[in-house]
Amino acid sequence: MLSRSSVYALQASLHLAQHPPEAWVSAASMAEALELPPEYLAKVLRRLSLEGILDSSRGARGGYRLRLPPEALTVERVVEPFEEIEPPKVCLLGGPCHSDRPCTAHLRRLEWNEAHKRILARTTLSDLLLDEHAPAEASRSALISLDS
Amino acid sequence: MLSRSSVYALQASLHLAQHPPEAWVSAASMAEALELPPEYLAKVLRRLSLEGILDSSRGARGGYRLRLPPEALTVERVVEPFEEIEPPKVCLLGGPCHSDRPCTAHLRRLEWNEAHKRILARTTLSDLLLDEHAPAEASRSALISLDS
DNA sequence: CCTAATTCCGACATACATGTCGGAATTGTT
DNA sequence: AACAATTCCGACATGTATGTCGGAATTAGG
Repeated sequence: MLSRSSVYALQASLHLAQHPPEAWVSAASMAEALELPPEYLAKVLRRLSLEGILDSSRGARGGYRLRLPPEALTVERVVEPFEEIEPPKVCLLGGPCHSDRPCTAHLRRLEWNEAHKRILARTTLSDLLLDEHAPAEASRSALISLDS
Repeated sequence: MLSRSSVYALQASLHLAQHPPEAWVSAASMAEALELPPEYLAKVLRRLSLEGILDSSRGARGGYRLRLPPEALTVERVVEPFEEIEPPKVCLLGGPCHSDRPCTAHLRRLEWNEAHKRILARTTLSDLLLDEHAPAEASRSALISLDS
């Protein structure tokens, strides 16, 4: 499950993706439009800016905008500053199980994380903004292509 | 990402799965073997017992054991008491997007959760206890079969 | 019957994510 | 030059997951 900060980051990025590429959008107006806590969203936006995902402009008429076009920005990239990156080190079993020779339980756990990451890495912001009631095929292919 | 409580629950369940089906194993000995905080693990075990996943026996020589054999117990079942169940209600976009007519972003988000749940629902404890260095094929098939 | 081992239960402590606040620094507009 | 809008920054408040503690209830074994 994505953290709340991650979801806020996604919502804000999608909001920006629906604006002209050059336009600056203020944190306050985004919080208003998305009905999110303004101060907290501001924190999230600042973080995204530091990570190089957003550009920021201070002063009047300033705000934020995407640094890359929505087709080039994956969900993983938007979300990763707010998620734990470190893969689990300890084995699910008690025994001595090192990363070079992982047990089955260990392997499966890494796979769960990888699978999840891969879904997010394959989805761009523009994917999420496709016309509503899009064909259900899209989802199937996304899932099937997990293992490549 | 699974919560820490979920991982503890998995570790304990796998530990129990490696014991004879009738044997009682105390919380203290599990904490010792798995090197987990004993009092907190006790809480997790009590919860699993309340959920009907473990049987418990009070008093001397008591402890916990699996209520079902490892082949019949999925990871999802073990983990679900410690994870948020409610699917996300609000849409990632600001607009009016109801569950009966979800937008693409909404759909995809539900799919991510479903995909993750499905992986955990298809994996049993005995799957995780297969011989180490098992063939890598297993993982491929597990991922491919996500969408059925 | 007594004792030791154990689950059970609730209260409290700590860490971290989330949320709020007040102000400093910057910049377009007048 | 003054003003207003904005990002930036750090401090604080709150909530929830995690961790710790002390004891009550139960039960096997002597």
